[in-house]
Amino acid sequence: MSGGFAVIGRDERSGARLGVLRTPHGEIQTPVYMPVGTQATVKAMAPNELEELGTQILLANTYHLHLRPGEDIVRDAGGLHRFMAWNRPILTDSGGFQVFSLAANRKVTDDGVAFRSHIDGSKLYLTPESAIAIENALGADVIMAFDECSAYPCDREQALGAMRRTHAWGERCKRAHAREDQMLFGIVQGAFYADLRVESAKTLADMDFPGYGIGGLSVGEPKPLMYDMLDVIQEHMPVDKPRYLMGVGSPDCLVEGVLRGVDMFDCVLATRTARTGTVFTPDGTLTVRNATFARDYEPIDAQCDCYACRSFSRAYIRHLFKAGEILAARLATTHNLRFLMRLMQEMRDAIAAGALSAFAQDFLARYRARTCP
RNA sequence: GGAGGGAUUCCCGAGUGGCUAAAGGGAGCAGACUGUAAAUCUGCCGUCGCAGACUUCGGUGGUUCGAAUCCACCUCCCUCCA
Repeated sequence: MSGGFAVIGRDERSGARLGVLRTPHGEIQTPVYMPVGTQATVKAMAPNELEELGTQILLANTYHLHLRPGEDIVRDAGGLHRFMAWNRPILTDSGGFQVFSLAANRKVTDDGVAFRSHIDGSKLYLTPESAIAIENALGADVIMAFDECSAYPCDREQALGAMRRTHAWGERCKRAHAREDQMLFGIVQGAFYADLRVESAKTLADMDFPGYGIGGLSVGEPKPLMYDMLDVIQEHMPVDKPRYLMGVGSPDCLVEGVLRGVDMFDCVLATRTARTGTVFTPDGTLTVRNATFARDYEPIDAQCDCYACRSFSRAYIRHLFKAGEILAARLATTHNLRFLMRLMQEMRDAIAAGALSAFAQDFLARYRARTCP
């Protein structure tokens, strides 16, 4: 049995749900935020630290791990969990996002995608079948179908083509999938065309996947447009299956997503911006590397219980950034991830307590007021 | 005492008559970052400003239509010889 999903609570005033996703490596309480460890590592963090932060599940990436070190090495190491010493659940993305992010180096056909390796320029051909074979070899608990993530803006013809390929590829992924202990999620596309989004959600629902990714969002569009798309598809998504909003993870977007019935999120924003000197606070983002904090001896976020906030001042962390010290990236990443873990926990608690609306309203008002210097 | 070499915008450092407010680094300041080609990338970086103007290349004085660049003297620094 590959596990399953159960909705255990609902918010009456929004689409928010409380759920549990069971996997061979343990249960995941949803809504959940998943840190991204593209190359089988969350940059700057060791697995024991991720555990301390309350990380329930991590992401890894098919395209990147195929190129380096190669799925055979991971499989022979005993699978991804053992290879990276992470015993909790893992989800692998299929390479569909690289169709978007590495658009300059690839060519899409109905059969698959021909990439030029970003590392050495060598050829790499990904199809639904080969992507699934790689994901089967890697051995994550949840694997994503190979899709075509379209860009923004995107004309209707392109959006339609990407959506139809994604649907056809979803079927092929199902047929190719060879492991009972991995859940294969389909992915909704349709760019920013409401009717295409609805069509995609319905088509995917009919294919009966154990879970659904919502892809092609947060690719540069205004946030309200992304929220519109979530609103549009909400009633067409299977109620009893997890919904995973792919690539979304700013604090405000997490709240807006949960309100619209999203159960899972992943995002590099927390870890990437941390490494470049930006941290989350309840009052908006704060560029801790900036000169204003040179003599600020307060923690990044006085309410935060993470190691960085319990131990160090903004002045010290700014100093580490200015000095180019590795610890800067580690501490900022620690904080940003913990901030999102706590936010998700608070939302789960609020849903359970029937108080999500108030929580969301308060959080968003304060976060968007951006009173941080 | 003698012989050489050198002083450039915060720092290092190019530049030897006009195309130079002055290459390139660094530092500094700011911005961006949403299924990670990212410990990355972009912009600003003499002063005031829209154009444009003004003040800069150790100091003073010259040569020249024009000088960071040529000449004289001065100041300071470095190397070598006594």
